[in-house]
Order: sequence, then C-alpha cells, then structure tokens
Amino acid sequence: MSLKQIASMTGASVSTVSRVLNQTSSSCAKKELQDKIWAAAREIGYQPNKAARALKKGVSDTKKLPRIAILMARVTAEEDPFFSELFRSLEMELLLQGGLIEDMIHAEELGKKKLSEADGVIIMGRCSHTLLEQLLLQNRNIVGIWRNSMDFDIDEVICDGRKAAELAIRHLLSLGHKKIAYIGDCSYESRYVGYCNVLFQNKIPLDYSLIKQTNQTKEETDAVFQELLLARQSKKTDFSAIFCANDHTAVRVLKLLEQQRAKIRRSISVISIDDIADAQNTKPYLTTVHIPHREMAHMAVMLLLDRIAKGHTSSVRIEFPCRLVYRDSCYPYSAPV
Amino acid sequence: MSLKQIASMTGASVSTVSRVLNQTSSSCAKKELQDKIWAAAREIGYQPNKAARALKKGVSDTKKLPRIAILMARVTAEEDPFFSELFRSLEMELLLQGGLIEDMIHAEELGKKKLSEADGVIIMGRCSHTLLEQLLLQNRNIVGIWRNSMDFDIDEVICDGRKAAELAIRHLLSLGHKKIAYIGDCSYESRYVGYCNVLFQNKIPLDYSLIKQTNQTKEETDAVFQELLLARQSKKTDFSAIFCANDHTAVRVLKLLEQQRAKIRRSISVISIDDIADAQNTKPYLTTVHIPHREMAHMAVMLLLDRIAKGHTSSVRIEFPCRLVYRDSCYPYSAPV
DNA sequence: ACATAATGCGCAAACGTTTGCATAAAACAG
DNA sequence: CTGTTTTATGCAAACGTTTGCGCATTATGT
Repeated sequence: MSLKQIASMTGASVSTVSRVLNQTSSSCAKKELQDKIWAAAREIGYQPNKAARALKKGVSDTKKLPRIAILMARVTAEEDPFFSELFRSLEMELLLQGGLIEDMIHAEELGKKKLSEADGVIIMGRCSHTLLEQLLLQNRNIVGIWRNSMDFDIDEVICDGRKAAELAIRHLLSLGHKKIAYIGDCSYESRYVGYCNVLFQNKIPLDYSLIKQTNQTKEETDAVFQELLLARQSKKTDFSAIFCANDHTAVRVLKLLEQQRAKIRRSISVISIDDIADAQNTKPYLTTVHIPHREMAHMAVMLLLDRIAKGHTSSVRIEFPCRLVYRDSCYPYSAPV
Repeated sequence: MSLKQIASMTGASVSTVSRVLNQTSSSCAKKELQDKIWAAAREIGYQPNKAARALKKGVSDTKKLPRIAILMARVTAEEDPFFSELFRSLEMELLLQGGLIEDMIHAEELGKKKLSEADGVIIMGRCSHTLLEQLLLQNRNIVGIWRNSMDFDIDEVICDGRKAAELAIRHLLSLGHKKIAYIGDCSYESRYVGYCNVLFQNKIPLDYSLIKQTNQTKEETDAVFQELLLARQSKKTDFSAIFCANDHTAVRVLKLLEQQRAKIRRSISVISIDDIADAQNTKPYLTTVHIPHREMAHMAVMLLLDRIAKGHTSSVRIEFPCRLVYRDSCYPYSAPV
C-alpha cells in the first residue's frame, strides 16, 4: 500500500498522487484525475507511511519529553512505606510513558521558580490551599494523586479511604467481631469515618476506649498498643479485632502481638489498608485492603501527559476501587473462655 | 547527526558505519576502525533516526488500528439531541485518536458475533445487566459512557445527573423561586433525585401536582405542559419556574411559553440540563447545565485505547463535573400581582 | 492570432537507514 | 608461489515520501 501503487492504478505519477492526497494546492490536478486518485486511495484503504513521511519532512525524531515536577510531602519509606511505593510507581510510569522528572519538590521548600519551568505537576498527598492556589496561577496542568480532598479545580486520581475502611470493617463484622479497636494516624480521617460508618450502620456504639490516635512512629504505636492491652486486661473493654488505619501500623501491631502472645492468650484479628509489600512479610500474613497504586500512577501520568499535549479543559476526578486481600490475620470470632 | 557524518569523520563508508554500530556481524571491520567509529559516534552523541530505520526495515507502520464497537440504544437526534451530540463526539475522538469504528450496534439487535471481533466496546447509555454480563464474557475492554449506574465492573465515564440537577435547582432557589415545576422523562431518575434533594434540603415540600413525568415526544410534552397551565389557572398551584430534565424538553417548553404568552401574563423561568446546540436557538436563550460531552468522549476513547494496548486491570470510574451556563431563561422571582 | 500567464503533470533528488553484491585485501593451504 | 577461502570494505539500490524544477498544455488578455 503506497503512493506508487495508487499511481500505477490511476496512471498518474507518484508526485501527482502525493500532491492530490495532501491537497498541497488546489491547482495540482484536474478534477477528473483527482477523483480517480481518491477513488483508488479509498479502494486500497490508503494510509500514509508515517515513517517515510517523518523521514522526508525531517521531523525532529526526538520530540522533547515533557518535564514533570512532583510535589510531595517529605515522607521517608521508614515513616510511610505506602507513600514511597506510590512514588516508585509514579517514577516507573513516567519512565514508561515518556515523561521526564524535572524535579522533586517537597511541599515545604517550594521554590516557585522551578515549578513554572515544568510542563506539568503531580501533587502527591496533601498540600495547603494557599499553595495550590499559587500553583494554579503558574500552571494549569496539575494532577493530584492520593489526596482525599475535592475542594479545588484540579484533576484528581483517588481511591476512597472511606470505602476501603468500610470493606475492612464489614469483613470483620462478617467474621463475627463486634468489639473492634482502631489505631490510626490523624491524617486518615476518611478511613476513620468509614470505621465509624459501618459500626453505626450495624448499631454498634463507638467505644472510645478502643479508639487510639497516633502518629506513625514506632514508639507511639507501641505505647498506644500497650494502652489497649492494659484496658483489655482490666476487663473493661475486650476487643477481638484491631483495625489499623494503615499497613505500616498494622505490621508493627502484628509484631507486638506476636511478642506478647503469652500475655494475650487469645488470637486477635488484625486488618488494615494499603497492601504494602511488607504486608506479606509478617507472621501471620496481613489481611488488608489493596490500594491499586500502580494503576493509579498509570492513570495519573497518562492524564497529565494528555493534558500537556492537548490542553486542559474540564477537570476530572478518577476514582479507583479498592479490594480486600484475604490473608491470614483475621479469624472468625470466638467467645472468650 | 547521521551515519554519513560519522562516515566522513572516520573516512569509512556509510555502510561500514551502519554495520559497526549495529554490530551486524563481529567480522565487519578491523578493531581499529571500529574504535574510531564508536569514538566518533560518542563524540556527536549519535542517535539513530527512528523514522529512517523504520522505513527501511519496513516495520509495519500501520500498526493495525483497534476496532471499536459502539453499543447504543436506538435513539434518533429527533428523540434525544444530546445523545446524538455525544455520539458525534465519540466518532470524532475515535478518528482523532486512531480508533476504527468496527460497528455500531443497537442494543436490541445485538448479534453477538460482531462484538467478539471488536477489540473494545463503548456502551452508550443504559443496557440490561444480562447483556452486560454476556459482554463481559466476550471482551474485557469495555467502557461505559453516559450510563448513570455503577453496578458492574466496567470502566465508566460519567457526569453525575444528581449534581447537575442540584446545580440547576439551587440556581432557581437563589433567584427566589420556591414553586418549581418538574417535567421529565422517567429515564432521568438521578436528575429527579437531585431536584427532590435540594427542595428537601431547603424544607420546601414536594408538590406532586407540579411534577410531570413524560416520555420525550413533542405531543406528550405539549399535553403535560397544558396540564401544568390548567392547574395554574385554577389557582391551585402557582409555579414560577420549570425545571426540565433535559434541554430537549426545555426547548419545547420555551416555545410553548412563547406561544401562550398572552395567557400566562407573567414570565416563567425555565432551566434544564445538557446544553445541546439548540439551547442557543431558543427565545430566550436557555439557561442550562453544561455536560462536557466532548471531554467525556475524549476520556472514554483514551481510556479504551489504553486498555486495549496495555490490558485491563482495575476498573475505574471517571467523573466529570458539570457547570451552570447562565443565559436568559431564568429571572429573579417576583410575586404575582 | 499572438504573447503571456496560469495550470497540470512528471522527473528526479533528497531524507537516513539497511543490506545484497562486488571487490580488494589478507590469511591460509597445498 | 599459486589457488582458495576468509575477512574487510565500499557501492548502490531500496524503503515511501515530499518537493523544486521544468515542460506541456490550457486559459487569459490584447
């Protein structure tokens, strides 16, 4: 399938065919011949050879890669493994889809100059409204990922924390648990809301002695865990399951449970949200809610590159579903002996 | 930057350079010459011209276009102009992004054979659950557009009808209207829900004599309009605004209002949803809620082609916001004389 | 009817590669 | 030293386009 073929079909020369099909100028062939050429083109379903065309036109083969800045909170893998897994996914997708990481900026140290040089910005996690407003003035191509907020007019790729929590809690309920403790960072409001929601729907009153807020340091998790244990031993509150707001905490909790097995004398179910890699290094393996961060990153990058290429019109909200991963840390409820 | 340049730098011929750099066979040049060529290549930072290479290698430039089937209800532009505008947008985006419309199938006459040949399917509007289940067995690459349902596990591009309606009704409320009539097709549940919601939130009881269901034929719209007018003249219900579930109905209603201006003796606000092209051909121009069907189509096609290319993993839900378009058919409320 | 301008069309070169074939040089076997 | 294989290299054609140039044909103005 080529110009040559059309040429031989119509008796015209290759150059004429080229000129007609490209409509280089209206005066390059008689109407009659033009029709014949178009007919032939349609007949064989002509599609111009892009390579040849690009070659001839000398189109710069190296279309410059869009430069992406990533704006993120300063979070180490130690503090939040999920966050850094998400970041890796973003990196990978950028590489795969041909984006160039222009810069990685921590929200606090935003030197604005850099951002305006980037073609697009990915915001990971929370950032202040004032910052976002500033950003919007400089650059319309912004996609937010992993920020459960919907206030502003930027593209968002999200996974609903509330729904994830509901999935987890419903699972515990279906196993017969009623007294479910909560250990969570205060930055996971939506997951906490999900926890409360499901309990409320099932007419289980909140027991505030079972609800522990913590930042995610190991020390504080340990302390909070001890509080729970003490409360339990004083027979005031006897929970049979723990819902952790994220895997990072849950992994620590599993370790503590293992260490204190003797004291506890009853298996306690643990469930959480994220499905980080470490969730499969625990004993027992952690049952958790998977957040599809690979797919989310894929979508975020695709969306951003599309915005950069085609221009931004209407902002969009892309929601991914999460899914329960059944592993070994949840047991059917059994009454205490 | 080309082989030729390297050739002239090293004194070798273009063919030799090509062979060396491609390592076609280990025995194609003396060690010394090879080194010289590599050195030169490094010096100018040689990057092979992909176009030329593809051309020569005859790599099928015509990576076959994915074949898309569109599954849609049988709706004519006469019956629902928005639906056909959306369809046009889809057609355009498919063309633009390099999809091939394999077939257009009306849901009722689904000959299954065709669908399995397509690489992907776009479902426009509602379709039965059993049909969807069948479809999922044949083809995972399905994206739904314009179907306000979320039951199944397929990609969805949506615009929330409830929110659109809420936008419209809130606008009327902000203009001071309290008695707002509803004329709508029964297939627009979510818009009806939005209407009820806002009234409820504002403690305005529903007046069922103001709520008229209709299919969208001109005749029935006319009949329903007459009913409303009669009820009004009997002084039982005095509405000052009409919310139509879609522009198609609203356009007709505006015409009827214009015709009967003498009888009505008071301007009645009209608002609806869709923002079809005809909404700007009315007198007065119709105030309505814009549904970004172009952007939705763009996204749907992009998503589908991506699924086809990369495989489908987690289904996703993409929600576009709608936006109120202020035109001339809504007036501030003024008490009747 | 003639000069001039406009149009219609083909030839051939070019874009940067790759590769079959030819040739020259080297290596080897006798 | 001759004949034969192997190795090293260049020539030129091809891939499918686009486009400048030139020639032939037709239309236009006087």
